[in-house]
Amino acid sequence: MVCVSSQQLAERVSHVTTRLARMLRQQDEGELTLTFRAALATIERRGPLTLGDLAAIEHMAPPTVTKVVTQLDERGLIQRTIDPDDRRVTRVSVSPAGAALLAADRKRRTEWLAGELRRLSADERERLAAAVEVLEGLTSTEMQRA
Amino acid sequence: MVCVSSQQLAERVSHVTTRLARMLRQQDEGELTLTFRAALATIERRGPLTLGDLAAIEHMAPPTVTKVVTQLDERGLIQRTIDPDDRRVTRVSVSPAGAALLAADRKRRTEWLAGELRRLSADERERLAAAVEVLEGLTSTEMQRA
DNA sequence: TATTGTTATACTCTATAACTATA
DNA sequence: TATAGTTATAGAGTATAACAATA
Repeated sequence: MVCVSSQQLAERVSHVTTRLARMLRQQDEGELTLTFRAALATIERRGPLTLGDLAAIEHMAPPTVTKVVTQLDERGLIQRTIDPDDRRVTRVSVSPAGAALLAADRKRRTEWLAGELRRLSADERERLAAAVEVLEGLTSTEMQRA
Repeated sequence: MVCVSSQQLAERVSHVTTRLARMLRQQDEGELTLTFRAALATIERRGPLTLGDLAAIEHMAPPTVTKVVTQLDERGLIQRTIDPDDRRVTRVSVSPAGAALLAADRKRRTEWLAGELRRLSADERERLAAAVEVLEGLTSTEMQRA
């Protein structure tokens, strides 16, 4: 195995991430954009979450979270509740409609990428899966595991 | 090793890519944004390129390429030449200033991610490097190799 | 008529600064 | 005064549609 410089690896990760994100947005045929889907998936998996929690997990600025959550709410995909003990705090969780959409969208959404992945060898897929775990760790926060 | 479904893997790749791209843009301290840096790096590595070539390699729509190239040119980072045999065609290559900026920017730019990667084990870095190659293949086009 | 690239336009994603409501 | 979230605003990134220039 080649000796991997963190510097060079970082550049390649950065470049391929930029390009892949662009391609994923282009291919996007689902009901939800990448950003909304990521937020909703996190709310489903980790909810109920305060908006601050969601901001920390997804590494979004608070106003971005406000916007995303407002739109998800308008579409009936989440439920919002105000904490009775601290009325500044809002918690969100996925609604039945949101869970249904997420499930339905799952197929359509990743159709292109899943198709590409199917053309890889099993070995390549495993390498990718191993690396995805590394990246997931990198994009995690302490808060997230709490 | 776990059996990896392409469907599930695609979802995880998609989510982590979205989030990582957001984080990279936030951390971005360099002179060039992610998009400009990716385009300039490709021009350096593969140039001279026609704008159509660049569009194909980076999976950008033609108007996006026009905008990026115009700005890179205004900053003196690339050279543009019109093909004398077919005056519709423009070719771009990196200028000395562009190459210099790319080299200088390289450090600053990926500082955050490189730092994170340094905290990984050598094994994790190698897994990541292996996967980056897979992803690079996925985001390549036939044209690119020609 | 087909191809290369550009212009006009608009939408998504995202942030920073200033604010409101609550504690 | 400090914190959770919102509003106002702006900029980056990107695409589609219509166009111009050249072949």
